Amino acid sequence: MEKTYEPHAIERQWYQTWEEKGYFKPAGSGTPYCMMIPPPNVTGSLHMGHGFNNAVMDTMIRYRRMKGDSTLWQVGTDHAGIATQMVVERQLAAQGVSRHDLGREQFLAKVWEWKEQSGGTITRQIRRLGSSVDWSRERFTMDDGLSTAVQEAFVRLFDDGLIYRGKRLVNWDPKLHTAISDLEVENHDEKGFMWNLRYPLADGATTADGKNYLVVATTRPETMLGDSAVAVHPEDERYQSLIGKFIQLPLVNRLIPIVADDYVDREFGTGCVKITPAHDFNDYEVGKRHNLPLINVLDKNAAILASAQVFNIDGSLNSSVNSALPADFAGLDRYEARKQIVAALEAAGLIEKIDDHALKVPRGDRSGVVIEPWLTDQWYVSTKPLAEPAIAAVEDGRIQFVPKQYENMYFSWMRDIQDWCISRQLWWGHRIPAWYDASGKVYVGRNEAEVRSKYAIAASTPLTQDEDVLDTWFSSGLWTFSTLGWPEQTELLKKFHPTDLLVTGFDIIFFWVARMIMLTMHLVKHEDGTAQIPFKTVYVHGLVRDSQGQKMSKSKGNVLDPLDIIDGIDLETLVQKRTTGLMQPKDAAKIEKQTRKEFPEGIQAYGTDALRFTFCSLASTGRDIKFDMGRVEGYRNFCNKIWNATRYVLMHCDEQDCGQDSATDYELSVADRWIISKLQLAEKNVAEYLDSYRLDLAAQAIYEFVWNEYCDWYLELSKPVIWNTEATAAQKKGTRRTLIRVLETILRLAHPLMPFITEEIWQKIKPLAGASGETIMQARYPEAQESKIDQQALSDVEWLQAIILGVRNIRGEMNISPAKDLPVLFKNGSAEDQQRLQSNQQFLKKLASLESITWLNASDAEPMSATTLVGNMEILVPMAGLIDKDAEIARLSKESGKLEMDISRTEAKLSNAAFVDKAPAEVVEKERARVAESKMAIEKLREQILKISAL
RNA sequence: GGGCGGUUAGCUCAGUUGGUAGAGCAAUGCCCUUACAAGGCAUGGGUCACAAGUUCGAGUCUUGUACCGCCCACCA
Repeated sequence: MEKTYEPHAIERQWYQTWEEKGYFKPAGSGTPYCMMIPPPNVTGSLHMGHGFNNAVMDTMIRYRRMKGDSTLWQVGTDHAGIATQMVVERQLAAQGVSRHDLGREQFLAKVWEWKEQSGGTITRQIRRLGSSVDWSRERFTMDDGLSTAVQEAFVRLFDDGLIYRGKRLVNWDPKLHTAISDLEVENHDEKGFMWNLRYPLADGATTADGKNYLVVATTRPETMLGDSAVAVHPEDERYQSLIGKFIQLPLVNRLIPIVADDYVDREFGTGCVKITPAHDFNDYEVGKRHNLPLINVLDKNAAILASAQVFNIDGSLNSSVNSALPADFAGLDRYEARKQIVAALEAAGLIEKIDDHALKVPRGDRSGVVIEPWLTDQWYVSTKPLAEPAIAAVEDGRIQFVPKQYENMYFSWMRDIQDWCISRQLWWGHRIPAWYDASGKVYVGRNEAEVRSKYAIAASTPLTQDEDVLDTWFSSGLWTFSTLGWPEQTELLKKFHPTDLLVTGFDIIFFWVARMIMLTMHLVKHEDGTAQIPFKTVYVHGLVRDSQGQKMSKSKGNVLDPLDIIDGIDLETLVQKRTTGLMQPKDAAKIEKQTRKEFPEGIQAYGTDALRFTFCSLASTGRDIKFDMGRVEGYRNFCNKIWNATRYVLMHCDEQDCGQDSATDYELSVADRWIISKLQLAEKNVAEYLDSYRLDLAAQAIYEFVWNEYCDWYLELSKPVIWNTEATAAQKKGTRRTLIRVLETILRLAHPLMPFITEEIWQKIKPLAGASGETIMQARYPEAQESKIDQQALSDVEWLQAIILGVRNIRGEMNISPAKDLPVLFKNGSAEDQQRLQSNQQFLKKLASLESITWLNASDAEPMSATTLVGNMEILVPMAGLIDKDAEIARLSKESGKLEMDISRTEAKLSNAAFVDKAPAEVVEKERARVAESKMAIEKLREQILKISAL
């Protein structure tokens, strides 16, 4: 084996082998266990979030697979409607072409082309992460099977009255020209203004204080063109007499009523609110209550129309309202219109004042432009009836969130859920299976032929299919069962659905998790007709942030590519990568500077295993994680440690008899029995942590066992046996057997977290360890056996460690070269100490670098020594005039100082009658024993201090 | 406005049913000792954000405060 662990040399071929041999496919007759990958955007590329998500999922699926479950990790990609369409449109725009220039069919061909071209990137990257997904079952949300499922779901929901079409106010994205759902709107604080406008009263009416106008406040003055009322609070005394009277709407010169509605907050502003039902969600509600017309003054670009489109509340056209708009503003963009309308009002003396005002501005999460509430015809899912069972499933624990606190988030959203707008005015996506006749009547069916037969429509009657496509999340919502063949009752569906575990970020709980639960429970039933849930457990993880805690984003230039951590990247390439394709090219200089500062040497190649282990170790309770390159380096070193431990083990075991399974001709040392005992404890802990989704603790337990117990202690303790010319063949065989078998178990224990290095080494050592099988992936996961825990060995080695630590401490503090073997004396030990000393000489000598061990009787004279205590036994390191008096006194004083502190604290406790009375007897007893022990020790230290001082 | 989470060693984080605070990294000292310098051995470092309460005993339970972060919400 190479002297140093080289991830590249070992990661390349294993994945290919695993995939080719079909190890990722469900196998065996074990308990079915299924996970669904959150389908990444087909044209996307891997980011740290994927890396984290995949590390967690692959660890869980490999664990279950090794436990003997029949596992399926379903893989696939998402067509990501808006995102993908935007990318292709941007490419076309660079050539000066719009999608409308191409037409629907040609444009879609372009998108498919782009998908074919870039679609392999993310899947190749997922392979590099080592994810053991079943590629033979890879699906795409737009492939035939899934498209069928989408149609089927739509039709069934429609037939069940859970999908409807209606003219309503929606979140309209004026850049993308599509409706979007509430969730796709981000509300952030921005600075703006509050315009206070004077609205003249009609018919000579006046306010209580004699004014002939009302003052209304607005952050969006341009919408005044669509006002259809002014509202006041019904109990507001100031305006009682005006309710039912009219306003002469400025610029438009339309009469609008003054209505009373308790939506109005009397305390805010003047207590008068302009009502624009066609351009504000609240006003829409007020408008419904007062049967106000909806006056739509904007077109799909959010520019002012030449004449308003006036609708009744049900969306039907209303001709009783004057639809003329002031010609001056026709065609103006909403912000330009705002300026000009304000100017016009100003000129007319109708601006009372303009205040600075902070407000929430709704922006599209994709386009970034301000969303316009706009009146259009859209398709909706009626969510309330779907939410009810979906809430119940989490309440009664059929579905569990890990960590549990996310259930609150889920509940609060689900209990106040709004209908889901699922139609998008895009081309890339699942076309809505609805057809219209010439009169606009809508028919829903799986295809045109079905629609014709279902609704008895003659072949001669022309039907046109709805132009719109479905929200991407509608198809993602079917993911757990559409991928398994639904609506067919496939064997796979029966076997693996409901799935077991979903691993996902908290940011898509609403977008995806909640909708999957709702759609699945309505569409998929058990044989007895009860609803199926999509999954039993939802493991929710946080965002991966940079080392400063900042969200990673291209524009901040702090993005890390998981593959760059795996393969390494030099500084220049990294800088280039981070500074090209920026939205704001001026940020480049700053990003470059910051990158050069953080990665002066670029990034080393740490390998997949180190990266995965890092993700696992950071995967604590659902919080965001700050990604720290230092951790990766530490775990790369951990890989190296395993690598070198293997070299040591092979050095002594290769081509040697390491004891076959059936062999009995070997003898286990106390160290062998100790490490085997410790291994059982580690196995127990790791399994518990994996079962409770605490991958951080599992990673820590593995690290701790491998490095601190196996390498630091056991490998050292094996040397006195292996190297001892006097040791018997049985003893050597026992130690060889233990070395190799514990190592082999470590590999299986760690394999789910670090698949490559464990497979590589396992293949090398399996024959020696008595293991068989083609791959570690199919080896059994270690299970702790209580019977192998040897309490005597545990306490014996603990005792050994205490002595070795004591001597090393003296060596360190007294500045004695580690190369110098020391003669050591023992005194005041018990019979057990003496017996232990007798049988463990070889360990002590080797690990503490001792020249000799001498047992002193109480009466024996002792040479001047540095001393330390193990229990009551004194360990003396003779200093033969070399002793640094002050240093030794200082060392001993420090020791006794610690003890004194401890004694005074414990005694204080024991002198408290309440403690002695009320605390459990065993706790009190423990404290008493502690005091007694400390007192003995302190006494000895004092004697020693006196002795040294007297020199 | 409502809800959730966080505050523990210089940094990043653990801390299981309340019983004298742990890890990794960083720091310091000594070592290229025949698995590993991507290493070994040793050492230092914390009034667990603050306050009150419950308790014999609180990092851990209760209440409140401060600061940080996130989610949701209709104040024009």
